[in-house]
Amino acid sequence: MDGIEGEACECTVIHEEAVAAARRAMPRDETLLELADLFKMFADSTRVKIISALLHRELCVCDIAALLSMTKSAISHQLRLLRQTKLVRPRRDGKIVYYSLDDEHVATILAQGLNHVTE
Amino acid sequence: MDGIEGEACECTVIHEEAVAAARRAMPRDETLLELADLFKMFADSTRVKIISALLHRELCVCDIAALLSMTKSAISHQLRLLRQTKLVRPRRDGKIVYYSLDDEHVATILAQGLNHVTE
DNA sequence: TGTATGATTGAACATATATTCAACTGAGCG
DNA sequence: CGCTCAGTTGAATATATGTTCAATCATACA
Repeated sequence: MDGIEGEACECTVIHEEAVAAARRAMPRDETLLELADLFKMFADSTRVKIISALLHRELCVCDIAALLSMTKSAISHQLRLLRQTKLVRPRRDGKIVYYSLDDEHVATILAQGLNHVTE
Repeated sequence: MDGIEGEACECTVIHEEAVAAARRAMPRDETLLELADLFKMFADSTRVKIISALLHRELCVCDIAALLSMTKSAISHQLRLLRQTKLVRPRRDGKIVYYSLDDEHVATILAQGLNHVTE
């Protein structure tokens, strides 16, 4: 009686039970959106390098730019995204802004990915 | 004497030691590229939903399409990406192709992300 | 106050990527 | 064979995203 909500698939669904079970087990849609947004921060090589560089110690924007051979502007744009997602945290000392990882989970997530890549 | 290779930053590098140390500690560039590519697979809501749906049991393309209210074509395109990255694995049974997670790390990475989002 | 420098920002541009649409493949079945 | 249906694929389109460039902000210092 129920049918599959939001019918956008013209095919005969083969396993309604499995689909219903999967739907029940899945996190809320909003949660999965946030999850994708989180992983987006790790999905760019520049940002991954920044995060990787900040694993051990804080660095200023100039340092990161020199390390990655990129302009301060490009780095700053990426740092803004990482800041907005609460992955890095700025600390101002005079003219210099130091960045460090804001969350212990960040290192964990990166490590899990590295573990998979270099398995 | 060394200087920062690939000078693209016009600023005076403040902490050469820190930069040098960070460079030594960082994984190879190629590894970080692969890492970003891996996270890219988790960085789209459709793919995250697919992975999330496959956590508990295998599903056919039709099932996933119905579950997400999307066309088979769109799902198939995403499954191709997930296949190429070795995150899901197809199993053909007659006309139907069932997909399941190909790697135990996939669930771990997703869980870590969820842990951070729903903290 | 005026200058210099680290850092940020907005707009523009180039590129990457997700979905749609139509054509096609492959397997089952009459 | 000829038909049907699950699934795939390529081209096209729309959108998202990363970097550049120029302008600006913020702080130190003469």
